[in-house]
Amino acid sequence: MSDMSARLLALLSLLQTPREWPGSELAERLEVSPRTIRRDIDRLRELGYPVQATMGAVGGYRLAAGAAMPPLLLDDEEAVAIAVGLRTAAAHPVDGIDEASVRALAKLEQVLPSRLRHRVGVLAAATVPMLAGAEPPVDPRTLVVLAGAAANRERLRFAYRSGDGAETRRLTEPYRLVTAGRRWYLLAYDIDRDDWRVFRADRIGDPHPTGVRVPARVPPEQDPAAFVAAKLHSSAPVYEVVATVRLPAGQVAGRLGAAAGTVEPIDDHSCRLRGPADTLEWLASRLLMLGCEFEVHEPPELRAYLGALGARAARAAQTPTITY
Amino acid sequence: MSDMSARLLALLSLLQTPREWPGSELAERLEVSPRTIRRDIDRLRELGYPVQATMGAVGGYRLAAGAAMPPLLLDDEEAVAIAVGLRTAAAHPVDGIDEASVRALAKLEQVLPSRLRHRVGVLAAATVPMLAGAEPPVDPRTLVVLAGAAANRERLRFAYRSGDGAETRRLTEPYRLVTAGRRWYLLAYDIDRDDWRVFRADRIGDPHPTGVRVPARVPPEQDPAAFVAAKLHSSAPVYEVVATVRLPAGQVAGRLGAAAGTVEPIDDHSCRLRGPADTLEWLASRLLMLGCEFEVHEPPELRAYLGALGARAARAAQTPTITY
DNA sequence: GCCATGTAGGTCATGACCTGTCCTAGATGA
DNA sequence: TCATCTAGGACAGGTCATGACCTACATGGC
Repeated sequence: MSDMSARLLALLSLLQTPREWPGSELAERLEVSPRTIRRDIDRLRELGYPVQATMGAVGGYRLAAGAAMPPLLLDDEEAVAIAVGLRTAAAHPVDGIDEASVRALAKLEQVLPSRLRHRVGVLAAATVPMLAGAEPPVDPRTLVVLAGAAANRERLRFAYRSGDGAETRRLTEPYRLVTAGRRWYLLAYDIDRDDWRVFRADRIGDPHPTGVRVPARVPPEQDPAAFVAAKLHSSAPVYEVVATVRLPAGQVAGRLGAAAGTVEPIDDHSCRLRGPADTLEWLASRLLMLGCEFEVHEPPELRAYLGALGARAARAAQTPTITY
Repeated sequence: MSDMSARLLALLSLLQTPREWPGSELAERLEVSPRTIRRDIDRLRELGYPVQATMGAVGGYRLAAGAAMPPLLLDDEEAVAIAVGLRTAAAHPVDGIDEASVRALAKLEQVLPSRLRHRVGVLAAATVPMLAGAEPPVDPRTLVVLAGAAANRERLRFAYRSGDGAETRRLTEPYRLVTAGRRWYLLAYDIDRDDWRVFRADRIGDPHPTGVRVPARVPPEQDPAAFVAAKLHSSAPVYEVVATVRLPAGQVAGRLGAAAGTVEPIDDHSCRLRGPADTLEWLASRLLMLGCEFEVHEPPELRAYLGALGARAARAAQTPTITY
C-alpha cells in the first residue's frame, strides 16, 4: 500500500546522509528501476526539496539546504541525542528560543518509541546536572505537559508548592508558557481563585490535563511575557550586578554570552559588566570561570556569596589530615 | 504531482501537533474528502505510524509513540532550537551519545535553510559560552565536517595547531571521530606522515574535504576509542581524583551525574568521590556548585587550583575601594 | 582525445490504485 | 436518546506510476 510514499520517505532518509548516492545504488536499495529513482527525485524537487546532483563519472545525489525544512528522518540514537539536547536546553532557558525548544521536545516525545524514552531518561539524568547551576532544575517532562496543555487549550490540574513550602492543588486553564530570567513560568487562569496567576514551573508537580477543552479566555494583557515580568517584579527583587573584570571587553562578552548583561570597556585590559543577576550562584561561577581577576561592586549579596565560596574552596584545598 | 505523498507528509505534520484532530477538519485542511482522510490514516498505520483515534462525539486522531521514529516535521523555530541544543551538546561531550548528536547535527545542518543557519549561529554564540567551562570550546561546525568526512571516506585537509602553538597543514583520511574525557578527537591516517595520528578537534582549523573518496584503510585497532585512549595515555597524564564530600552519597551522585566517577557512602552525611579528572577546572566548579563542604585528597593539582580559585573569589568579594 | 560512468529527460503501453460517493456499524458523551 | 465521531465495505472512473528503451550531456581517468 502506498508504495510510492514509503519510497519517497526512504529516499529522503537516504539523501540526508552526508554522502553522495549514485542513482543506480538508490535503485538497488529501493528495489525499483533507475528511471523511477530519477522520477522520484524530480518529485522531491517539485515538493520543494532541493536534491543536488553532481554530474560526471563520480557523481551522485544529495539533499542540499532549501527554502523549507524537509522532514527529518532520524535513527534511534539520533532521536535520543536530540531529545537529551532539548531537555538540557529546556532546563536552561537562556536563549531566545525557549518555547520553540519545548515545542520541539513535545513533538519528539509524543512519538518517541518507549524503549528510546527510557534511554533518554537515563542519559538526561546523567547529563542535566552537569550543566546545571545551584538552581532547582525544571523537569522537562513537566514543561512538555504545560506547553501541550497551553497549545491545546486543555484544563490542567497540578500540585503547586508555594515559596513557604505549602502545597495546594490547582485547577487551571493554561494560557502560555514563558521564560523570564533563567526560569520557566506558566501563565494560567486559576479556576478556583477565579483570576489569572503566574506559576513557577519548577514548583509545579504532577501535572495532568483533564481532557476538557475550553475556549480561549481573554488574556490579561497583550504580551504574556510582559505580564509575567510585571508580576515578578512586584514580588521578587531582582539584583543588579556591577563588576569590574580584568580582561579585555571583547573576550568577556564572548565568553559570558549575551544574556549576562552589557560589557563596556574601561581600558585595554579591563571592562565593566552590568546586568541583571537573577541567580547569584550562576553568575559567580561564570565570573570565576573567566580565570582572571575581577571585583564585584554590586550587589553586596554577590560579594557575600563569593566570600563564602572562596572560603569553602580554601578549606577544600588544605592538605588533608585524614588518611584514606 | 505526487499529490498523495505531499498530503501524507502534511497529515503527519498535523498529527504531530499535541492536539486531537477530527477527521472532518483534516479533510477540510487538506482539501480532500473525509473518506480519503480515513484511507490516508490507514496508510500511515500500515507504514508503521501508530495513529491513535478516540471514538465518540469529541473524538479525533493523534500520533502516538510507535516502534519506529516517524519523520519529524519541524517548523523554522523548532529546527533552530534543535540545532542550538545539539551544538551545545556537541561542545560538551559528556554523554554516551556524543557521536549520535554530531550525526544528527550533520543531518540537520545539511538541510537547514540558510536564513535559519544564520540564526543558529547567532544564538549558539550567545548560548555555548554560558555552559562552557574554562575549556576551549570546539566549533560544532568543525565537528560536523569531521564526522561527515569520516562517514563519507573523504580526504580532509586542515590546519593543525600543536601544543606548542606551531601550525601545520595536514592531508588526512579520517577514520572516526571519538570522544575521550571531555574532548573530541579525530582518528585519521596522515598521508604526508604515512601513519595513523590522533588530532584534537579543538586544534583543528578550517577543515575542508578535498572531494577525493578513498577506500577504507585498515584501522590500527579494532576499537577506535581504545586506540585514542592508548595514544592519549602515553602523552597526557590523566589525573585521578579522590575527594570527601560532606553530603549523602545519593545526592552527590544525582547532582554530579554519572560521568563524574564513582560515589561511595562513608556515613549518612558524607561520601567519597573517585574518578578521572580530565579537566581540573570543570571538576572544581562542579564540586563548588554542590554547595557543601568537601576535601580534596588527590590530585595535588586540584588542591592548588582550588586554592587559587578561593583566593581569587576572596579578593573579588572585598569591598571595592574604587568608585564607579 | 577517448571511453566509462554518471545525470537528465523524452516516449509509450499497461495496469495498478487512488478518489469520491454512496452505504452501514459501533463507540461515546451530553 | 440523539448527535457526533471513527471504521470500513462496495463500486465506477480515470489518473498516473512503472519499466523498457532511447538520446543528450557532463566529467574524470586513461
